[in-house]
Amino acid sequence: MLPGNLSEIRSKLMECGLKITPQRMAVMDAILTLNNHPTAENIADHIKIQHPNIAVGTVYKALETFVENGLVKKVTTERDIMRYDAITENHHHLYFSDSDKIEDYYNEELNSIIEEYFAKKNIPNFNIEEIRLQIVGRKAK
Amino acid sequence: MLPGNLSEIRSKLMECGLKITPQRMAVMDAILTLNNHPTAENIADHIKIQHPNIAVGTVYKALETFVENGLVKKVTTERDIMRYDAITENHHHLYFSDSDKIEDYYNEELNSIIEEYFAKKNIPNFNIEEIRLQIVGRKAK
DNA sequence: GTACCTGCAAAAGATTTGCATCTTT
DNA sequence: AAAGATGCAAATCTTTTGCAGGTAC
Repeated sequence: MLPGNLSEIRSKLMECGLKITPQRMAVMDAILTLNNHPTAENIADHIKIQHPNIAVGTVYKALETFVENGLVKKVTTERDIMRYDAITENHHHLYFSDSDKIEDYYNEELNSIIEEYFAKKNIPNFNIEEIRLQIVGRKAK
Repeated sequence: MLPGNLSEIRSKLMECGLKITPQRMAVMDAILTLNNHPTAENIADHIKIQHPNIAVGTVYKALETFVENGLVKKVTTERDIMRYDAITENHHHLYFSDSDKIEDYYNEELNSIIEEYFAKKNIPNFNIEEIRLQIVGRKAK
C-alpha cells in the first residue's frame, strides 16, 4: 500500500506545526489511499474499518485543519457535499456529468498557456491567486 | 427595473414547456435582479418582500427545475451553500478569497484560446461539454 | 504541565420530501 | 379535467459546536 507513506505524512504535519495524532494520520492516509476525491463520510467509513472509534466530528476537524494549512484542498460539487483532495501539483478536475466521478487532470502545457495569458492580460482590480478548471463532460464512446 | 424583463422570462419558461406560475416568475426575476449569484435563501428573502407566502421549498423546486432545463446554473462554493446564476453567455467566475463575493468574468479571447487548445489536444476517453474557470484571488490594492 | 485533540451528542444549516390543496393549461 | 405546482411541516443529510476527558509535546 504505497500512497499513504506514513513517515511522509508525519513530516508534513510536523512542518505545519500540527500535532501528530493517530486520527490525523488516518485521515490523511485515507485521502491518499482512497484517492478519488472522497467525501468526509467516505473518509470516516474507510478509517472505521481499522479504527472504529473515530468520531465524524474529528474527521471534519482534521480536514478543516488540513485545508487551513494547505495540505488538502476542497473540491466543490453541485451535490451539496464537499469532497477533498490531497495537494500534489497544480492540477484541474474532470467532472463526469453522468456520475459522481471526478478525475484529476494534469496538463502543464495548459497551465503555461493560461498563466502566460494572464501575465499579459490582467483582470482589473484583481490579483489572481489560483486558477482552477472544472472540465465537465462524459466518457467518450 | 431592467433585468427581470418579465415577458422575456415568460417566453423562456414557455420554450421549456414549463407552466408559468407567479412563483417561478418571481424566482427567475429575483436571480436576474439580485444578480450576484444569490443563494436560495437570498432569493426567498427577496421574493418575500412582495410575495410573503412563498415557501422555501417552492424556491428550491423552482431552482432545481430551472437547472434541469438549462435556464440557470449552479455556482459551487467552498462553503456548503449552493448559489445560482442565470445563464447568459459563456462566462467564468472570480472568487474573492477574502469574502463571499463572486463576480462574473467574461472574456471571449480566453474562451477561444482554451477552445482551440482542446480542439487540438483532446483528453483521452473524454468528451468535453463545458469548461468553467474558477479564478480565485482578491481585490488589488 | 500546557496546549491542543478527541469523542460524544446535541445543534445548526441547507435541502428534500410527502401530501393535501390549488393553478395552469 | 388532467397534469403539474404550491404551501406547509416534517424529515434528511451534512457539517459545526460545546465540553469533559485524553494525548502529544
